[in-house]
Amino acid sequence: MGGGSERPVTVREVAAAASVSQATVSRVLSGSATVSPELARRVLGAAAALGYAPNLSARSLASGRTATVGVVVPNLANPYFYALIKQMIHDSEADGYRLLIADSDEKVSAETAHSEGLLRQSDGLIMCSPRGPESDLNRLRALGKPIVVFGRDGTTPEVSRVFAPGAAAIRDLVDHLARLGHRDLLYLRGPRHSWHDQQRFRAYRAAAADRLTVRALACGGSMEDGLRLAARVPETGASVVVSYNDLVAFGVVAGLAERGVSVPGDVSVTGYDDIPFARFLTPALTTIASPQEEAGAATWRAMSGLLRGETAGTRLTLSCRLVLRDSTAPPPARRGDPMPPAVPVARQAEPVGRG
Amino acid sequence: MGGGSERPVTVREVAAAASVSQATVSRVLSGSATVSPELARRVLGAAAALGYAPNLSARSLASGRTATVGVVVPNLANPYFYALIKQMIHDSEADGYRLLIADSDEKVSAETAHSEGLLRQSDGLIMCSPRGPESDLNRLRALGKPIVVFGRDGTTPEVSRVFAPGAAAIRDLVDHLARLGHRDLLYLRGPRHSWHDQQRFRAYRAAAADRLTVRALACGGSMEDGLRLAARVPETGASVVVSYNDLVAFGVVAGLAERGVSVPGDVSVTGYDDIPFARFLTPALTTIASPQEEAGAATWRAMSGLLRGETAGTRLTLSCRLVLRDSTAPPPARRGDPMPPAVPVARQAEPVGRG
DNA sequence: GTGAAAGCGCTAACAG
DNA sequence: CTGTTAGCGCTTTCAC
Repeated sequence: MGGGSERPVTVREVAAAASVSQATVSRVLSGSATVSPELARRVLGAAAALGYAPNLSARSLASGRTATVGVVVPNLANPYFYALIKQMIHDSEADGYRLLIADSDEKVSAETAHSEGLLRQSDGLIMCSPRGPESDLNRLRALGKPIVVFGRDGTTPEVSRVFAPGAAAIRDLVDHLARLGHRDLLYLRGPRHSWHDQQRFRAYRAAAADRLTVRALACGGSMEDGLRLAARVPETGASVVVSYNDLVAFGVVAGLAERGVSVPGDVSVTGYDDIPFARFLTPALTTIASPQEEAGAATWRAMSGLLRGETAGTRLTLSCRLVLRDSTAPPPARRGDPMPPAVPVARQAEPVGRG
Repeated sequence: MGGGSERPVTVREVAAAASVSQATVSRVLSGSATVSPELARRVLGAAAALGYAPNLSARSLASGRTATVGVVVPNLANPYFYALIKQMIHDSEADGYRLLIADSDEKVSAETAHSEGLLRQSDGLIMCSPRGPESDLNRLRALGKPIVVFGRDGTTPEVSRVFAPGAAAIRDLVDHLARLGHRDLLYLRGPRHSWHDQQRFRAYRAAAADRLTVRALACGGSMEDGLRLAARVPETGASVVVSYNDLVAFGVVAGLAERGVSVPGDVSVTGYDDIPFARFLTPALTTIASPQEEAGAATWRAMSGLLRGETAGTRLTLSCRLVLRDSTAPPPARRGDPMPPAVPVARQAEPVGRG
């Protein structure tokens, strides 16, 4: 039991043990080519007996394929992204691929650097919610390898896309808020350069139309950002804070509580994503569920298809849905307000008297 | 702009462009060997001009090193582990290594399979809170590559360890609970085969000594597990639920709330880890902070040292500390109980009068 | 200090 | 169907 390094078994040794050529061993092990059952059995037996395991570097060098796919995410600390990643790690494994994960920490420069480096040493690249300019994709595309972008639409040719437009769910949410009697909505904007943020902001404004006023404050995408911005919420006079994502909502709720502002009594708060923690917040967070596992599965499926030679440039959309919980309620009655709606709307929402 | 595949630039071409030999290019690029400044400049210039990037598979094959380290975690969905991983991804990158991450989903069989597969195709293996038998390490050790185990002590030679013993912090927590007047503690046990669980259970019992009775219920390590077990908490009559980790505590608090049990009014609840969400729970979670970034950094440092040839088998311990928040309070007064402590204790924990 | 040459372990034509 | 033969792109002795 000296723990010394056992020299790895090579195809050559397996070939010798099975009395066949290296090529035959390779064929059997790759599964692809046609080999007589008898030889296949012998090779498999020898390989098992010797404890053979292929050297992936050698295989890559010879074949030109790496059996590896790169993934770039803007922030690994967001449960939303690792739900996605967990699913992709799983599914890719089943297809015989490994994932190389890079975290750009919301920095465009890191994203650009990582994506090119990753793609060079892998068979394909999955970019999750990229923040960098769309033109980066053209440069990457020149490497001639499959690229899938999750969480951002765009027109770069040969790039497949998977994303979940939120406009419909956002309309549902705004309808819900309007019915509750809200008139002043505050949108807390997400990370700079986030496509999701732009889409959501636009969708909230469109949905609000002439029913609600929509203001926005630059915020970010983390709990700390939400916590920080909570200080500025009261002065806006908004009766509902619509957060870029759930993390921000967590911060806002906590920050508001610290200031003695009750949610949803004084201010309603909503999130986006429906991360697993959302329902455990107090009050349970009203949010928009973005299908994380499904998105991870669909994104990998897109990549897997490209890897098998399917035509690139497909666009797949998933759908989000409104999840009503307890962080939204009618606004507090204020001087000069018309009577609040008589009929309660929300899930748990108890009828409210008047002010 | 056709998006065709550019054939990668090789050392040979760089060598030709710089009018030197392949060997020289290799030497310059590897940094290590001694080359005249003049040639080095020429090589670097040519490499930059041609946009050269090394083929990692070829480099691995020739050198026997992969510049890759495998990491196995029991569950990627736990913020505790990805805080760890995020840190390790960062630090390893700075050292020129890539991390290959595998998620065993709490399954010992998957852990065993992944760890061997990973180690075979990388330069080292980091096992995070392994659940499998210690003897697995002996098998892995035979591959002669560095192994670092995070989150479990053990005696297998040549395996370096990093872990954070919780006994001291647990003693602080139990002291705190005893001073609050608690006498019946319920420990919700973690995942099967978890070393942390065994350590924590033992530490809670030791710390309780004759001051508190300690009961335990098999639970698990997820929010769902905690939610499920919440149903059985009231019938135990325990006044405080000490959870294996924060995730479980989240579930318990929510499950208790659903049943109209107030935390900490009726029952106190504590967690372990201090994941970023812990302070955002209502009531903010009293827990034991396990240093996640620090642990990730220390674990990578250990691996990095082994990779550079330092002696294996080191043991590094980090420390945990009690974080008092709002989920712990004196137990409710019950028939026949002595008078509850007169002075409320929470948050910053003041010494308490009598029991 | 630099170049020539020999592979690392595997796959993929190409013959047979 | 199976064996022979070349490399894949790089590092690394070994001479000079």
